[in-house]
This record gives sequence, structure tokens and C-alpha cells, in this order.
Amino acid sequence: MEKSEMDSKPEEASRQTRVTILDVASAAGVSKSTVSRILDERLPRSDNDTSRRVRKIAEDMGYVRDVSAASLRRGNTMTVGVIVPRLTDTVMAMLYEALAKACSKSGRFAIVATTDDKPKADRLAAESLLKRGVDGLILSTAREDDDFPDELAARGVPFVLALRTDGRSLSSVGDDRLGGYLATRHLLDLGHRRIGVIAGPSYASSSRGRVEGYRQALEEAAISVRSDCIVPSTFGIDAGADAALQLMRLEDRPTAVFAVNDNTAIGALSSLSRLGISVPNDVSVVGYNDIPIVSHLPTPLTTLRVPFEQIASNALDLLTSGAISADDRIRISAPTLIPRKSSAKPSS
Amino acid sequence: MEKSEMDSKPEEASRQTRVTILDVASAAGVSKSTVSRILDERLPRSDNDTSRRVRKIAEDMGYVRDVSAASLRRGNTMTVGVIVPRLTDTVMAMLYEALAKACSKSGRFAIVATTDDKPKADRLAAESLLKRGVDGLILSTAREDDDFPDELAARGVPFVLALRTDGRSLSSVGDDRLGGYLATRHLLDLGHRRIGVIAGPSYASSSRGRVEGYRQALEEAAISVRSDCIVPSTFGIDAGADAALQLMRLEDRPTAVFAVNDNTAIGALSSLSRLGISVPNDVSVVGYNDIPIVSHLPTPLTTLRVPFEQIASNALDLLTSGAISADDRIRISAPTLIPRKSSAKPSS
DNA sequence: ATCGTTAATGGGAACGTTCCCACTATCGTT
DNA sequence: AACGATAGTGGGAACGTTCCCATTAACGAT
Repeated sequence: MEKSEMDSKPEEASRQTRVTILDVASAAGVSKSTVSRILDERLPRSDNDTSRRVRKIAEDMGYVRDVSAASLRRGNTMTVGVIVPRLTDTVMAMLYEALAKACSKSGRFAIVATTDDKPKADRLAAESLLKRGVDGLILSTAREDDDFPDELAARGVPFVLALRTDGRSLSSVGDDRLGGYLATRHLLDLGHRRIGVIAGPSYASSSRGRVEGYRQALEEAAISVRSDCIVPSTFGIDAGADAALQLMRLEDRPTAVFAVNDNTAIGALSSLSRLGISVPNDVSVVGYNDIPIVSHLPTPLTTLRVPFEQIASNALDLLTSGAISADDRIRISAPTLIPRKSSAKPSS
Repeated sequence: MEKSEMDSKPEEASRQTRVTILDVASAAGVSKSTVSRILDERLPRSDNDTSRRVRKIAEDMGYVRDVSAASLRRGNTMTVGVIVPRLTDTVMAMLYEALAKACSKSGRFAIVATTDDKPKADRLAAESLLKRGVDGLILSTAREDDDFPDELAARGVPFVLALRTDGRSLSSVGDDRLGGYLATRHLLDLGHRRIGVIAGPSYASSSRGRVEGYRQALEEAAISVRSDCIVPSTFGIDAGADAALQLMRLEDRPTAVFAVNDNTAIGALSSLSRLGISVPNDVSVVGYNDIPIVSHLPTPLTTLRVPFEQIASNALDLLTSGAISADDRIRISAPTLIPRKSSAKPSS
């Protein structure tokens, strides 16, 4: 995008030269230093006579700070890079929107790059964001076996993990264990005794935590955990559909299914419907994340609502200020169970 | 985010000073000008002896161009601002991902801001992006009655409308009329004669176009257009559910429903299911956009696939190079009908 | 009246890059 | 052999801002 090409609109070719801090200074009869100080949003806002006047004049002249120049001099860009697998995954879109909102509260801007869930693509995404001069990274792509966070730490790049953690790096996550517990407990309280899990991938701390919560709830209820009731999957709809099929093929098939996320729950609903199994009459289903669509399904989905705003603001806070103490390195936000039509008492 | 705070990680406090073009120059024994030219990605890549050597040295030293400095000097940031209502709308996420991909092909970066669909929020979003120094804007928030595009044009801000157009500004859109025609024609060919439309909002050119295509197909088939079969709505799931209820309450109720987008189609499916109306046995449904989820619904949805990649690259091309001719100001990309289980012959 | 303290101001250097310009070397042409 | 054209090189200015530092003004305390 050549400047010459982009500026060569026929209409309004007048505004060739931007208004700089020097223009404001000379118009106000003060020095550029004074204007710079007055307009510096980081300093406490002074209410001098001159301050007000200069601000007014800058406003009237249509002055806007050149971020490139400011960044060059200040040494930071007030920009945070966010890496997510994909934005078409509504969960990730929700996380990003929450991060963007939290950033704007502190005068920063969140820019995003996607990895398409390819294992090594997070490195490329990080590289492109760092080239863009971001001050720090927020990653939602952490994998169990991956040492990318360590590489980043070794390079001195500030970063925080979100939604998923590696257990070591600064992280802001949901309480997946609690969520899994609440989901399972909800089904147990309804009277279910055989509960299947669509377990998600083992490389993600989120799905592992949710399954742990499931185990805990069962053990607490003195129900033995059947390993054939725990079906691994991805986070995708297809995998959820497959896993549900597998669960329904079991002898003593489950009367309820806890899916590790809403996508797999949607897949499960699809499979159950195709099998002629009614939800919730024959089988109850619980999802996770409360993405907007699930409350509008033919059978509205019982699910866990994740406090993305809180997770986002914690992530940003950790990025900026770091951990207060050793056990503050991983901040955990509690989810809420949202009971809807997809879960009910077992029919028997 | 103070630099001092972000850099004050205990680990690896060594890399205090970044490697600049001067370091590379002195290491290679050439001048900074030479290095600058050799590393300038816009110039044709020279294959001199020195070029190769300098590139190697830069690589080895871990040199990365400071974008702030480059932007300051070059006068552009190689950054494109994208404004969408929200990213949790999968359609918008798909558009953004396509734009981001197209940007990266030309060495640019797409940064996004959302409006939450509030009428005037696009101005705020644009302002925040322009403050961030974007070279141009891509808007998917155009409304019939809105004069924001004109304001931008008056200010000399380069911009292109995507997915929706105002009919005047540079735009890259799908062929909504054709899409509406194909959807309706598909239902007609199956034998349907009473076809309802969930028409979307009238302020969006996309939904208006799709309804026009619907009318055209009916007229072509010599079927009179019943105004009670055209139910306005928003783009949301709820509105689709309501509209479907309204259609099903009609005397001579439709045997098929064309929804202006997949969201409203999903809402319609939900309502129909709740009414005990079977899809496609009793009523056929066609959506629009082919968002990933709809192929995985219990009844996979017949819908129109929109070529987002093409729309994105056209938008970027228009932004960069402008229109070639007067009738090139609005570029139109054709959608494709994807027949699935939700549409079939009428039962009668 | 003098002094030290605080607050506000302006001049100039710096951030890292690109671009203009002048200069040299090389080459093919007359 | 002389010439102009072409390609590559380096020095310095410029982009717009922030920050350091020196200077001045204001003020209360001695």
C-alpha cells in the first residue's frame, strides 16, 4: 500500500500535511515540550490555564498524536498481541473481545493473530506480532507438551497464557476443575448415575481440568469411574458427534453426557438426534462455555458460563504488573452453571 | 504498560539494547543506507554478493526492523483497520480471518475493532483505528441511512465497504441478489410454491439484495409474492425464531423458509422443532453464509457459501489500487448453493 | 532581603529508520 | 579514447515525538 496510491483520491486532496505538535505549540504560543507534557495521557491531568487552552487548541486543530513517532521515542507501542487458534471458534472470539475491551480501558490495543490450531503455528503468529512491535503476548494456544512458553521466557518476551496453562507460566484461566465438578454434580443431583464424558484433547489443561472435576464429583458420590465412559476428542463439533456415538454404543449406556465444550455438545446433540434419542428425555447433555448459540438451540443447552471479562482483565494485569506472589502466577476464575432444558431427571 | 515494568522480568535481563540497522551495517562493513536498501521488502530482491552477505548477517544478529521508526519515516504503517459489528458473529469472524490472510500476503496486518452493532459506534471504532495509524479502513457495518462513509470520504480517509454497500462507496460484496435467487430457485425446483422469507434488517444491503433475489425467482416462476410471507428481522437467532413462528401462524403457511442468514435459520429450526414441525419433512429451510456449525446440526442446513477469500482480496485491492473504472467501484462475488438435508420436496 | 524549594517552561538531543543527493565505478557506444 | 548512461554506495537530513537538562518564576521560611 503505497502512500501515494492511497492518498490519491480525487476528493479533498488538501489535507496533505498532518498537524504536528509543533503546529499546536506555535498556535498556542508555547513550546513543543509543554504541549507534549500537557497531552501526555500518562501524566496526571493538569488543570492549568495553559493546559486547558492548549488542549482546546489541539482539539480544534484536529491534532492527533502520531503513534509511530510516540512509540519510537517511548520505546513501547501500547499494543498487546493475542494468539488464538481461530476466531471462528466463538469461544476464542469471546476471549478476544473481552481482551480488546480490557485493553481499551488502559489505553492499549489488542491485535490478534490466529494459528489455525496447527501445533507450531503459534511461533509464526508470535513472530508476526512481535515484528509488529507488541509490548507483550497473550496466548490461548498452550499445549501440554509444548515448550514455546519457555522459549518466549528465555527471549525475555513478556507473555501470559489465557484459558489454558502449562502450570508454570503466568496464566489466567477458568476453574476448569470446578466447572467439571459442577456439571457432573448437577447431573448427579438430577439422579443420573451413568454419566459419559466427551473429554476433549489431553494436551489442553482446560479439558484435562474439566475431566478431573468430573472424576472428583463421581468419587465424592461413591460412583466408580468407568474408563469407557471417558471418550477423548478434539474441541470440534465432529469429534463431539463421534464421541457421543461411541458413548451410546456402550452396554449400560450413559443417561447423561458432559461435553468438554459447547461445540462437542452440539455435535453430541446432532448424533443423539440422528439416533432418535431424545434430549433430555432419554439422555441429558451439559456443555461448557455458554457460547451465544447454545441458549437458542431447539433444546437449549445446560452449560457453564465462563467469566471471560475477568479472565481477560487478570491476564492483562499479569502481563503489566506480573505476579504478586508465587501462588499468584496462575489466576483462576470460577465458572457458573447455567441450567437449561438439555438436562433433566433420568427417565427410568 | 510501562516499559520499565514489562522489562523488569528477573530472567534474561541481558537483551537491554535492540540491534539496529547501524549494528548490522558496521558488522557488515557497509553503510546504513546500503543495509536499509537491501532489507527493503518493497524493492526487487537483489542477489548481489553484498546483499546475500548483509541479509545473512542481519539474520544472524537477530535484527528485526523497528516498525515504529519505519512507519514514522515511510509515512504509512502497512496496517489495515477492520470494523465489524462483533467477532462472536461467526460470519464476521470469517470475514476478518479472510482479510487478515489477504493482508499478510501483501505484507500488511489487519487490526480489528468492533461496534457491538450500535449505530454510531462505527465512528468510535474508526477513530480508535485511525489513532492507531491504520492506512485504510474496511467496514462491514454500512447501513442504508448512514452517512458515515461520506464523512470518511470527506476527510480523505481511504476505505472500502465489505459485505454490505451503500451503493456509492468502493465496496466488495457478495452477489446477494443471486444468492437469494439461487436459494429460492432451489426450493421452487423441489416443488415448493409457498415460500416464506426471514428477511433480515432493511438497513443492510445484503439482506435487501437477498430478498430481491427471492422476489425475482418467484416472479420468474409466475408465483405472486405474498407480503405476509416476507417477515423482517435482525440478523440474530432470536429474531429468526420469532419470524419463523410468525410464518407458521399464517393460513396457507409456507412449506419452505428462506432465511437471510444462518443465524436466523438456526432460530427458525429451533422454533419449528418446538412447534413439532419436522425439517425437511414438513418444512424446508435454507440459510445463508455456510458458517461452520450449520453442516453439523442435527439436520444439516442447506445454505449459500460466500467466497470470503475473494471478497477480502477484492476489498484489499480496492483499498490499495482503487477502482479501475466507474463500474468497478462495487465488486461482486458469486455465492454457491450447498444443498443439505434441511431442504427436500414438499410432503403434500 | 536572602535563601532554598517547588513548579513550570523551553531548547536540544535522541529514538531507528528511510530517502534525497552527490559521488564513484563500470560498461557499452560512438 | 572519450563519452553518457547505469548501478551501486555513503553521508546527512528528515519523520514527530519524548525526555533530559538548564533556566526562570513563584513562594514561603529564615
